[in-house]
Amino acid sequence: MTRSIQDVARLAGVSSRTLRHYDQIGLLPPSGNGPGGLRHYDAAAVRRLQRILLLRDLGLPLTDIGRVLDEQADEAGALRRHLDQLRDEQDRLARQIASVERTVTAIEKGEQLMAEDMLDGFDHTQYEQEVTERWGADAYAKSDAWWRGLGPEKQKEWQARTRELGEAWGRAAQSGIDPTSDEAQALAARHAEWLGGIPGTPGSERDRPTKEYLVGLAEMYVADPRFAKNYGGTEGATFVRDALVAYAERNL
Amino acid sequence: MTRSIQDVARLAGVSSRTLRHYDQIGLLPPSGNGPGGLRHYDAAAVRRLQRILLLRDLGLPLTDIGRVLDEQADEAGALRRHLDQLRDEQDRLARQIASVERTVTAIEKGEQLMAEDMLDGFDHTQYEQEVTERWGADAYAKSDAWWRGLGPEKQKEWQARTRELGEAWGRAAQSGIDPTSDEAQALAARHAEWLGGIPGTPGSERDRPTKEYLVGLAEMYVADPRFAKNYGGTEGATFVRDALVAYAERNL
DNA sequence: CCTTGCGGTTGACGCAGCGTCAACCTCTAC
DNA sequence: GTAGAGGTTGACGCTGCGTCAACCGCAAGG
Repeated sequence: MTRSIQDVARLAGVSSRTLRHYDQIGLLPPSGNGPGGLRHYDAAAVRRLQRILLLRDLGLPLTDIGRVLDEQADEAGALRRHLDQLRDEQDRLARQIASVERTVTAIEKGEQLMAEDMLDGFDHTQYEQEVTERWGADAYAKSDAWWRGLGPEKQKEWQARTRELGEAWGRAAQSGIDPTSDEAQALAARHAEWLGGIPGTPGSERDRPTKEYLVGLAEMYVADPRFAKNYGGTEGATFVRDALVAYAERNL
Repeated sequence: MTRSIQDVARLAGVSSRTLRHYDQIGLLPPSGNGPGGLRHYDAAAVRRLQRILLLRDLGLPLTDIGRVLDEQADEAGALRRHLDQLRDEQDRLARQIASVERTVTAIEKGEQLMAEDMLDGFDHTQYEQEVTERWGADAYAKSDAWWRGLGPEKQKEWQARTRELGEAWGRAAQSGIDPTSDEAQALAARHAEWLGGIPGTPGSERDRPTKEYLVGLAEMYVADPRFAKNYGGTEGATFVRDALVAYAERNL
């Protein structure tokens, strides 16, 4: 007994378009063709469709479904791999949600801060802009002339130092110590020194950055996710910022 | 001072293609055009780009970003709505993961079961759908009519009972007893009874949930962090799940 | 002067999984 | 004879770009 495309569609709860699509991509060819190209499906095809839909509902991509069904391939394995992807996705989502939540509260708090700033006549925006632009210039100087001038040996040293610094910050932030503690301040000093090593950093002639530059940069670590992630996300970056700001106020 | 497209791209860590795309969809027109149609970007454009990327990293669709930036529209509001979508997605994912996990274990437990499933794939699909959809319906029924209908007094009672149950689970999980032990099974019975108190629960006419529903719910406690935290994180939730599954197999 | 190379431009296809027309065919019932 | 149900094959649309392809302009080097 064979069925028409609409029959099968209703039976399985999908559209006939879907069935045609599956035919087109070779996932589910009809069991036969009637006059005028009419597709019809026998029981085997219907069973195949059931399996397809089962796997599809589990979120497996159609190409994977095809492989699993055609090559008698390891179904459980495919699902496990898929599960890993789903979990990764779940992770990503969770982090993103946290991120958005933080941003929302920051904005809502920030509106108050903004209002205050306006009253003070202090232009928050301009200050931010300056730092941003400065950073662009720095990246330029750094990557272009200076970096190449270092040579491979020194480049590796530099990279290692950078990585160490980031990891040290990460550990410090995790450990729950205070940003103004001696430990954290020592790290801040290292950070300032490290920055001073980059030509183009304002103040680097005197071997350490200017106060304004350091504070601006610190704020950016928090505000810009691409930096924040080097320091363990917003939380880590917040710690770094607090430590750097404290350091700048005291020593620069 | 204006920059070329490559400058800006490197500065912001995106491809020049992306910038052209943003121009094309009107999200970020360059500040000016040089000879030969060369795009160049001033500081304002760069700042706009920063904001775009920030929101993009939060997962906001480009069209929404455009609206927010152009119409000075309610940024926090947009993010909140986005947050709702993210949470829905998280829900979906959690359920899907639970589903895939069940399927994988089912497959690995025995090809026998699987063979049966294949022959009547309908059952499986329907069953799964039922659990998923039912749960949605439950949350609805629960929060809307029933809950309000209880009145403040009964509501407090209910909350207390819910909290007690959660705490009891927490203690049981901590104590290291076996999920199949009498103690744990007694808790599972309480849990089932508690569930039966929520109208809309499949099987609640008979004062306790159906087996399928309980098992599905139990899996979700593990898969969905928002549930898991009510039961002491993933570990606690795992304990709860194992106890509930054992209970369901024996008594429902 | 010619070539190379870099950096820029504008299309246009591709991906995943169909929804949604559009234009046309065929069979049956009235 | 004609309407209607059910079928067919394209082909575009959606998201956010990556990835050619084909072409242009300008500066340095042989």
